Amino acid sequence: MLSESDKKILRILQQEGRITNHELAARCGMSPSACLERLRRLRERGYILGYAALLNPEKLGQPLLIFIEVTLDRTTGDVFREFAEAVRGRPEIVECHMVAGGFDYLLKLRMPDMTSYRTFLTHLAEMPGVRETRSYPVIEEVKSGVALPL
Amino acid sequence: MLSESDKKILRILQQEGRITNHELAARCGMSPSACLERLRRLRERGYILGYAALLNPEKLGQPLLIFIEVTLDRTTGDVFREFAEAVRGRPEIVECHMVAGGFDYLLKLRMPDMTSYRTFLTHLAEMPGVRETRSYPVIEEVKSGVALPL
DNA sequence: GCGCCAAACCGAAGGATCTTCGGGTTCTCT
DNA sequence: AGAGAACCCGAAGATCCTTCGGTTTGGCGC
Repeated sequence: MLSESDKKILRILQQEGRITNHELAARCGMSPSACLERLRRLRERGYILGYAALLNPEKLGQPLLIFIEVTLDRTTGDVFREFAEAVRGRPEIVECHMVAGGFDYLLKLRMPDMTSYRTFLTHLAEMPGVRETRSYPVIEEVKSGVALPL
Repeated sequence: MLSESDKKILRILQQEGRITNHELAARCGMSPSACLERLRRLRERGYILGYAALLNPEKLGQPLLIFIEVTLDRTTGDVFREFAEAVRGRPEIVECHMVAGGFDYLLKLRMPDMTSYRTFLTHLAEMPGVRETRSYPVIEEVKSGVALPL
């Protein structure tokens, strides 16, 4: 289903998404045309979802990284849908995962400073169904990658 | 420090990292050469860290997304350094953040299935300084992006 | 062994793209 | 007004993409 050459291509593209096809082919030990054909099929079959530029949060005024655990009121079944909808409307929420365990949602945020974080907390408390939140500011990013193990 | 044109370029590149310079210039309403010059400076000044292909975790046999909170023994000061070092050696750990709050580290994992997760837990328990862990399997990914708000 | 087929590969070539360069425009400050 | 900086444009050679026909490789049945 996925040859060793394909994996090598994906591994390289995870690190250098804008590498030229020539360079990619050279590193994989094949011709550009063969490499391009593999690449085309990988994208067609859904292995590659897209490409993204990785920006520097600090340079762009978003140095604060914060995780927030959110617990909802379980009064109605629509609460989860409404909360998820509200999350999509807030760009500072980079990630939002519904989890099994002691709480309902785990949020990942990028923020300029503590003041804007304070304002966000009041907005969060007003979002539909929110009963309780616990915040965890990130002190040090030991590992922060988009790369999957292959 | 960062013009409106620059922001527009960054916004587009976050969504489509492999867009051609021609297309990018057209969408920003400028000539390809002007656009390329801005792009070059954005990269040079550290606003753009790099580019990455976004792969499909399910197609690549890593459908499980799990967060784990880790608490360490505070016996020695080296514990944090040793733990961070061990984390770097495990590719299934996609992210690792040292946080302030009720625990010490928050891990984000990609896993093939519950069996491999079970084996990982034993490895995790054997990592230096680990006292306690709490796992939160992700049921639904409401939002999972790399895009920063601009 | 032998022929057949599919899959993968290669190299060439036309078309598209990148990237540099010289020059023009706009704006500000003196 | 004049100088200079910052920004922009269009042209042109170099590079790259992408398609195409032909070749090799590796099964598979006869």
